Amino acid sequence: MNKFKEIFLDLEEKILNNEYPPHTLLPSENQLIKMYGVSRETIRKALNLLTNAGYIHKKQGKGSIVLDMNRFDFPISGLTSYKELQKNQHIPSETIVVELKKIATPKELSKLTEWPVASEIWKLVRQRKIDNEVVILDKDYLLTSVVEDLPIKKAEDSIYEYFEEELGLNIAYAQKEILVEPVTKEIKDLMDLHGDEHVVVVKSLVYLEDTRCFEYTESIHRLDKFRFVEFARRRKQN
Amino acid sequence: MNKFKEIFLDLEEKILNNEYPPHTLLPSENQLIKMYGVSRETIRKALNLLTNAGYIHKKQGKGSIVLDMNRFDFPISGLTSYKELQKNQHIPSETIVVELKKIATPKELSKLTEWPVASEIWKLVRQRKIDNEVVILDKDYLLTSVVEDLPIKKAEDSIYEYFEEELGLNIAYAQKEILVEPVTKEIKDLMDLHGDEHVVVVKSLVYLEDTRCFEYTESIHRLDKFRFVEFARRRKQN
DNA sequence: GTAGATTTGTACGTATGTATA
DNA sequence: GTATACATACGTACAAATCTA
Repeated sequence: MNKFKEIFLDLEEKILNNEYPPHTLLPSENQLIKMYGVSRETIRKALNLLTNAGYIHKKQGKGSIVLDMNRFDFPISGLTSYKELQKNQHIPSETIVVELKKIATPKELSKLTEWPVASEIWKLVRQRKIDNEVVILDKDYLLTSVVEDLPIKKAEDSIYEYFEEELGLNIAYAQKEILVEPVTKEIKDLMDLHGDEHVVVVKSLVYLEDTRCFEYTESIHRLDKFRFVEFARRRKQN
Repeated sequence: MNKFKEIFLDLEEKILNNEYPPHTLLPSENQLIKMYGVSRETIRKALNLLTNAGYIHKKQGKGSIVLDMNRFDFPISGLTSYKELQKNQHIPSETIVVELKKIATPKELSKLTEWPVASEIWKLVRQRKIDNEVVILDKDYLLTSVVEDLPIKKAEDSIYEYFEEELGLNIAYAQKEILVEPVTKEIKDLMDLHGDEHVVVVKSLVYLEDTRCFEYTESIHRLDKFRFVEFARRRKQN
C-alpha cells in the first residue's frame, strides 16, 4: 500500500471514530509530517483524498476543517437507501437471476457502446428483493470476448467481485446517466411496483483500464426506493 | 491564474476542438514539460484536473488516453436536459418569482441546517418555464444574516452570480440528495405536471468557505425533464 | 523472451507566495 | 507586524508498467 493511501485511511478512521470531530481542525501539514514521518507532498496527497471524499475542507492560512458528513442520512427522508440497507445487512436482501444467455448485439446498443452489431454478448437480468418485494431490476450486457464465462452462481452474487478477483479485469471508470422513464410491460411484470407508472433508470457504460467499454447496465429502481447522495465542490481542487 | 489551471484549460480546449481526438494519446508529461516550459508537478496537476473531469485516462507506462465524453448525449434518450437546453440557449426559458419574503426558520429545516429555530431567513420560490410550461420549481432558503438583501431582479436571474460577484460570498461545497417524492397540492398548483403523481427532488445544503451552511435548496423537476449525468472512477486518484 | 527506452507513479526536498489569526 | 498554515512551483531520484527492438 502507498504511504499516502495508508495515511488517508488512518485519518479517515480517526474522523469516523470522532477522534477528529466535525468543526475542529486536523493537525497542520507540518504536524502531520512529523507524526507520520513523511514529506509534505505525501501528506498533501492524503489530505486531497480526504477532501475529494468530502471529509474535510482545506482553507489557506487556517487549516483542514473536519466536516460532518451525511447530514442527509439523518431525519428528513424517512427511508435510507437500498445500498445503505444492504451495507448494514440488517434487512435481508435476495438476488434472483431471471435471464442469463448469449445474444447478438442489437443495433441501439451498438450505437451506445460501439460494439460491432451482432457481436456476441451476455444478457443478464436480475431481480433484487427486499422484504420479499422486487424493488430493483438490473439488466447487464457484457462482451463475451472479455467475459467468456459467466456462471449463474456468480451472477447471484456480485459480478464485479468475480470480474476483478477471479478474471483479473481492471475496471477503470464509468459514464452514468440517471433518468425517470415510463414503465414497460416487461418491467411491470418483473417488479413489484404498486401501480407506479414510472421507474428510475440508472444507465452505465463501464470501461476497462485499456479504455475498452465492456459492459452496459440499466439498473431500474422503484421510485420510493431510489436515493442518490453526492458531495460537490465549487471550483477547483489541488 | 495558476499555471496548472491555464494548462488544464488549454488542453481542455484542444481536446474539445479535436486537436487531441478520442482514443489517441496526449503528449507525454516530458513533452508537455518542454511545450509549456514548466515543471513536471505543474503538468501533473493539470492532467489530474483533466482526469477528474473525465477527459482523459492515465495509464502507467503508456500515457494519457483521451476519452470520448458524453456518450449519453447522443442518441438514446431523446430529450436533452434542461441545463443543456439552457446552455445552448436555443429554447426560450423563463423564470418567475412566485414568492420572496422573510420567514422564521421552521423546526424541520433547523434540524437539517443547524440554523437556530426562528432565526430569520429568506424564502424564495421560483418557477422555471420551458415552452410555456413550468417544468422546474426551485425553493430556496437563505440566511438573512449572510444575504441581507435579495432584490427580486436578482432572483429572476441567477442568485449565485449575485452572491459571488456582488456580495463576494465564497461558496465552497454542497451536499446533495436526489430522490423521487409524491406531489403535494402546492407543487401540483405551481407546476405543469400533466397528471404525474411524482416529481424528482434535488435537495442541497450549500456551504461557504468558512463551512457555514447558508442555503438550503429544493429543486423540483418534472419526471420527464430530469436527467443527471456523472463520470465515476473506480478506486483512487493521484 | 530479454534488454533497454519510455512513461507514469511515488516520495523527498526546497523555495516562495498568499491567506489567516 | 509576526507567526502559522496552506498553495504553487521547481528539482531530483527511484519504482513500476508498457512498448519496442
